[in-house]
Amino acid sequence: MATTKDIRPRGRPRRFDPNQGIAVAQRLFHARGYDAVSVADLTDALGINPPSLYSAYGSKAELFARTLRHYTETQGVPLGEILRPGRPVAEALSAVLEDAANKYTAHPGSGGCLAIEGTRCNDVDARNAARNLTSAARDVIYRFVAETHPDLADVLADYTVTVMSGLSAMAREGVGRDRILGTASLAAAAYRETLSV
Amino acid sequence: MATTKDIRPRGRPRRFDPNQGIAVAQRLFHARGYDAVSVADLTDALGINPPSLYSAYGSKAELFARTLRHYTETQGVPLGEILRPGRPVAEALSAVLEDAANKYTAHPGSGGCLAIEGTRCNDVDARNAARNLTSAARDVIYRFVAETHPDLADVLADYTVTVMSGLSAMAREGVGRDRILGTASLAAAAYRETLSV
DNA sequence: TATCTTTTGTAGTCGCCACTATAAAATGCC
DNA sequence: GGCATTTTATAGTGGCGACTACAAAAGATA
Repeated sequence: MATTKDIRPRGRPRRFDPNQGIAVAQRLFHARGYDAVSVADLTDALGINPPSLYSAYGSKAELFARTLRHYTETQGVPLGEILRPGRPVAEALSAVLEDAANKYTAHPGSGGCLAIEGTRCNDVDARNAARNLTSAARDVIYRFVAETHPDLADVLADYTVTVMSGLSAMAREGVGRDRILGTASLAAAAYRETLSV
Repeated sequence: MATTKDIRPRGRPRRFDPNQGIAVAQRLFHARGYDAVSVADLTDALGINPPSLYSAYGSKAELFARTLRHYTETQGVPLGEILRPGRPVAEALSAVLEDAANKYTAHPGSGGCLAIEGTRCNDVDARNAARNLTSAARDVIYRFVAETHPDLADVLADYTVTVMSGLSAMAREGVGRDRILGTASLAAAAYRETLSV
């Protein structure tokens, strides 16, 4: 079979695959956080030299932005699937928290949500990239709730984002999956109490 | 009146009051976070030179630890007062969240809890100082709940700490007091649902 | 006034940070 | 083989981080 990969470009061939590099960078960023990962850490882990990293990704912050995109597409909470229009709100939002609890504790060394944790870093560009994703997530939750409960959409979206942020923080502090799942389950009680007719 | 302040020590007198310095440092740390405040920022704000800061506080991390102590004593959520033994658990924990929502949005430029936010910084000593305080807070909540509901103490303490962490994050992101208070109020619904007979 | 003590201001230290200038190496194309 | 193109590796850059060596200054004590 003749894939596009077989069409070699003209110059000297790359010694590393930029797409695989994103997976490696994701592990580092997720385990230590954006600020605590240096460009030297990244180039060491990738087995390349700084100029290769900059020619492939542009900057550390741009690499982080691409890492975030890959993360939300492959490992983030699939809000679009969970929040299907028509699904009971309390049930759907509870499922979001439960999935978050599972995802945030999926990998041993790196707890929490890469995007949520990224909003607290000290680099403007990296922080904005993370904020864009978390605010997009809030919008999805808001619109889902607004379909059936317009007056509650804001407070329910705020509450859900707040709990997710808290769960991410707990996971990052090393709290185990059972306790995080228990917390998510208890948090879901607020949905039932608020949405009960 | 002859206060202890009138007894001058022997050497050259200090040009600044280390106690007032802690208040100045607190404003900086709270507004920008530990990592984003440099020693140069601190010495500029205090109107002193680096050697004076180091002779007075030892290090940046020790100054932060003293700042944290002062913060929890004067501006933190007074768990000891709110969680009086015998007070209904749902009511008491709701009051904790409401007080946190108010405190975290008290100062315009600096949102969130200094201790909670401090647990995410990249300096080991500063982070541990912050962690000691947040884990002590969890212990107080746990013991209060355990008096009347031993089986629920762990999950209620986890949930309360999780929500407080989330509220702090929202405040730090610039969300206004009304929304944060609304979120705290909604979070309290989980207490009622869980503790209702 | 001379001495002792403590803090001050000047002027650095060294290390790590993100990032880059430059030229050689490795390919395709003609 | 020779040329164009692209990535590579070497070896840096300047800037900012926490922190400090040192001597002068400012007071109490004798």
